[in-house]
Amino acid sequence: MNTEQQLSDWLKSAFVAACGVEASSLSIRVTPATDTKFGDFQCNDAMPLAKLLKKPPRAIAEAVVKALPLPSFIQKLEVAGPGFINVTVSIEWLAEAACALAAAPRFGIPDEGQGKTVIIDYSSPNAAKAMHIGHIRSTVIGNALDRMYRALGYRVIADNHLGDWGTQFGKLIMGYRAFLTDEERANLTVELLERVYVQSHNLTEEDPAWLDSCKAELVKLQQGDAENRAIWQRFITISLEEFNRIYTRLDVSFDLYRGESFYNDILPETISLLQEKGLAVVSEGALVVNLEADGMPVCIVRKSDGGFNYAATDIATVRNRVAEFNPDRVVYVTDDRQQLHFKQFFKICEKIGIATSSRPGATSSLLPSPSSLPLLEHVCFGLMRLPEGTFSTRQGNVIKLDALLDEAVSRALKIVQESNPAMTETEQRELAEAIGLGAIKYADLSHDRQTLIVFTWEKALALDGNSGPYLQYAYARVCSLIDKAAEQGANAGQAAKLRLDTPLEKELALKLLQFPSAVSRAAELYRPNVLADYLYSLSQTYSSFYQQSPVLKSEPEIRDSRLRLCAMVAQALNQGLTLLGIRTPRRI
RNA sequence: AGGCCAGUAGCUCAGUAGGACAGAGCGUUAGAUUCCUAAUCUGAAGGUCGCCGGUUCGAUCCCGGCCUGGCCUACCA
Repeated sequence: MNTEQQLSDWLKSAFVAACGVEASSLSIRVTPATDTKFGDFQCNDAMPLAKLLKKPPRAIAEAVVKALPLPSFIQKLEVAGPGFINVTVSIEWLAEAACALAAAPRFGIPDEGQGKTVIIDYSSPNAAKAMHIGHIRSTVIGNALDRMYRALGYRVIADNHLGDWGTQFGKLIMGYRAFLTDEERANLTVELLERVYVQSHNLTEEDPAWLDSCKAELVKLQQGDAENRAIWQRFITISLEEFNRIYTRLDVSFDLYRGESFYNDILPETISLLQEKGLAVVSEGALVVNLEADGMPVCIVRKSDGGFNYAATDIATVRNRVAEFNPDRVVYVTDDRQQLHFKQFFKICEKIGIATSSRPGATSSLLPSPSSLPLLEHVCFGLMRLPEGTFSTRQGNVIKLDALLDEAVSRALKIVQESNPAMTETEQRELAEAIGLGAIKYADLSHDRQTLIVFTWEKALALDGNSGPYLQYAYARVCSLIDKAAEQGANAGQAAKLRLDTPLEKELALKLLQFPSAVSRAAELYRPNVLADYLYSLSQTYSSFYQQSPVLKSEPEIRDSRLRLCAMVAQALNQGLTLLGIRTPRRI
């Protein structure tokens, strides 16, 4: 049983008894106290009620406090200020609740997604180009959502919607034939493809004949020309190999890799559907859906040259996903420049009756969907940029993802070597990998996703303060303690009675109780930083506790109690960091 | 021009059911290691929460207006 829920329920009955209102008309919420000096929990609902009942808020709060005899789990109930109700719970109950949580599966993460399906569309790099640091956010945020939704019991389908079918392939095919040696073609890499693309693209700008050839090759590809198709397939295979190497390194995996090309065959019928429904009309040679009545510009679904664009592909993709997986939600993790595009094609999907989308301004997507149609959600994030401006291939200031990861790992390695000279080199490298990548991921996940990130090496690779390694370090210290206790034969197991004698022990227990709601809130709001913030705060409290409270050197009863508390912290940190995709080495 | 997002400490950022003195990290500064990992901990300094109005018992938060920055606005994705 959720502890805050238990307190809310009881307080609600007290409100009913005190005010004589119907329980169903009351919404009573208990939250963790904003300051430990007020107590453990607080309820602010007497104040809004004052207006309805036309009574002073403080009088209401006082009546509530006196309405019912205190249950055993509440030690003290006080009114403060204009009408805050401060709750102090009994230590025994708190200890019991913490122990129950630790014994629960997945540290109490609710099974709220049972029977529901969510498709998460994330990462989605363009084929034939190396991944750069612009791809890190979608990949890391999407993967964290993926992990959290799975933990909440959802059936998750992680789909990597690769950009594998654009106009760039005509240029690539021409470039591939013209600018590569036989040997290079035999040992094709993404790097070579990138070079060829730039060369070919530049040539299109000076030589119209070249541009025409590129277009012709693209048409041949799209019409299924065997040779072009084979070349294209090679581009894709090589790109995927490269992407997968990075994904493996990042502990990211997908259920599906369905690029745009996957939907190519159903584009014509999708467009026909729009025409049949009278939604698509010809304008300036292109086929467009008029969205003026919805406050948006027209959306082109077929170009004037007859080609299909991304709107067409995205609509077709939704149709396919709905038909094949019957999802409750489809979540797109992309940068916020694409907001208009998503609003447009979401609206079109609504008009053809295959999906709904949350209304702009809706406070929460948690409200049950009014229909049984899948809910489309655009989880957008702020673009990453350099202090001097955006990344651009033309300016040549893109930072390859590999370079970023390597730099992070090498910085971590330096510190690892200093502090763990006894480790083998292999162990050091493995540890540096975990720490370096943890730093990168945490730097991203701990920010609100809408924040525009200005990239600097210093920030992205911070190893102390509010950083990934700080959390990993806290976890390693708990583990070290537990392992030492085991060596000494101390009882770190479930048998010890959990005492919460000091303020920090109590604070730790209270924080632990917040773990499940941190996870479900982070998932519901599509905001991993909610979980990251929680874990940081838990680590901070633990670090203070660790500094001032001896464990192994305390007398057995206290030692065992503290060990048990430490084991719970370890459990929560391990679970939480894993949900963020951050590794948890037992030793640092 | 219209739309979206943002403006919180010197710097980088948390703070979404409106609540008690606005929080971290970095940096600055004073301390802590005979003791379980100092990638740590404890303290100090540092704020008209962009500006003006409104709603409210109460606004960083909600509403309106303005200023500043970024992005988007028909055939790239």
